[in-house]
Amino acid sequence: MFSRTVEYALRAIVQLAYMAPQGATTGQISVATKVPEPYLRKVLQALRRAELVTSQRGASGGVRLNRDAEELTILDVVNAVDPIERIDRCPLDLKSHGVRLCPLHARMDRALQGIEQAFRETTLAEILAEPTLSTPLCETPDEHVSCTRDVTSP
Amino acid sequence: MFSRTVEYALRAIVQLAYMAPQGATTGQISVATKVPEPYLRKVLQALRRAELVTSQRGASGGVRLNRDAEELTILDVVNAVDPIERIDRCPLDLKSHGVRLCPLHARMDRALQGIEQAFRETTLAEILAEPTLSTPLCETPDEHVSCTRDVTSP
DNA sequence: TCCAAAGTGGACATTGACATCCTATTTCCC
DNA sequence: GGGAAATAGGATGTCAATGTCCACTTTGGA
Repeated sequence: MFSRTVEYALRAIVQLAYMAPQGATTGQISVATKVPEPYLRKVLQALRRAELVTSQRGASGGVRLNRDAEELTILDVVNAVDPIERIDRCPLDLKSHGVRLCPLHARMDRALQGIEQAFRETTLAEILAEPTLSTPLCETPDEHVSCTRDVTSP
Repeated sequence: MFSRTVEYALRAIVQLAYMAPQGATTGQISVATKVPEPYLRKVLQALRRAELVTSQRGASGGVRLNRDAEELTILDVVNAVDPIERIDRCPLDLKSHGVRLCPLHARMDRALQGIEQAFRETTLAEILAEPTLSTPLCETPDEHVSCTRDVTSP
C-alpha cells in the first residue's frame, strides 16, 4: 500500500528527529533504520530537494532536519517522495462526470482523504513523544541495546 | 496508492452489479469500464477464484456476480486481487518490538486500518443506490448516452 | 455434426519501482 | 596542499506489476 520509498523516507526522518539536532551521516541512518545505504542516499536527496532536510558535504558532514519536529508532519515526508494522488476527476474520462465523481470513485477518494488527513495531523514531535514501550525504530532502551544515539557517542 | 489491478477489479464488479443479474461478457465489461480486455480477463479470473463471480464458457456465456450486492463489500473485491497488507509486526525486525509497533508504524497501520474499515463498511448495493448525478462508471442517463445496459439490449 | 462465441491458461513483452555502483565534488584536518 | 570523509548524481542492473497474445476448451445453435 505504501511504497518502499515512503517507508524508508519516514524511517530516515524519524531517526533523524530522534537524534536531532546534531544530525547524522547517511551511513549512521542506514545502520539504524536498516535501509540499504545506496537507496537511502537517493531518498535523502529527495528530502533535501523538498527542503525537509539540509546536508553538508565533506568530512564531518551529514544530514539534519531543516524544521522543528513540531512543524514537520508525516504528510510532508510522504508528499516529498511519493505524493498521495487524490482522485479529483473521473478516471474513465466520462464527460458527464466532470467535477462529481461516481459513487465508486468518490468512496475511493474518501479513503485517500482519510489517509491524507491522518498524516497531516501527525507531527514528528507527536511520534517522538508518544508514550509507549517501543522507542521509534530502536530497541527499547531498558534492554540497553545499541541504538542510533550510541553511534555518535564515543 | 491503489494498484491498477484493484481499480480494474472494482470497476468490473460495479459494472457487473449494475447490469446484474443477467451477467455480461468480458468484452462488454471491457468496453463499459474502459479496461483493456486481455488484462480484464486476468482480473476476472482472480475474482472467479475468490468466488466473487461465476463464469460460463461457450456461446451465450459470460460472467456474473456470485453474491447479492448487499453481501459484497469493496473490501471483498480488494482482498480478492490485491489484499491490504496491515503492518502487524515491526518491519525492522527489532525483537523488542514484538507485538507492539513503534509509534511510526503504529500510525501507518492505523491509516491502513482506516481504509480497511471504510471498505468493509461499503457494499456494492450502497454504491449502486447512492443518490448522485453520476451513475457508477456510466455517462449520466439524462444525456441518453450509451451505457452498459444498452449493450445487452438489441 | 460443425461452427462461432466465449472463457481458460500459459507464454511473452513492456514498464516503472527498487536497488546498486561508480565517479565527481565538497569539506575538514593534518 | 593533500588525503580522508562525506554527499551528489548519473549509469546500470533486477524484478514484480502491467499489459498483450495465442492455442485450447467449452458450449449453444444452425
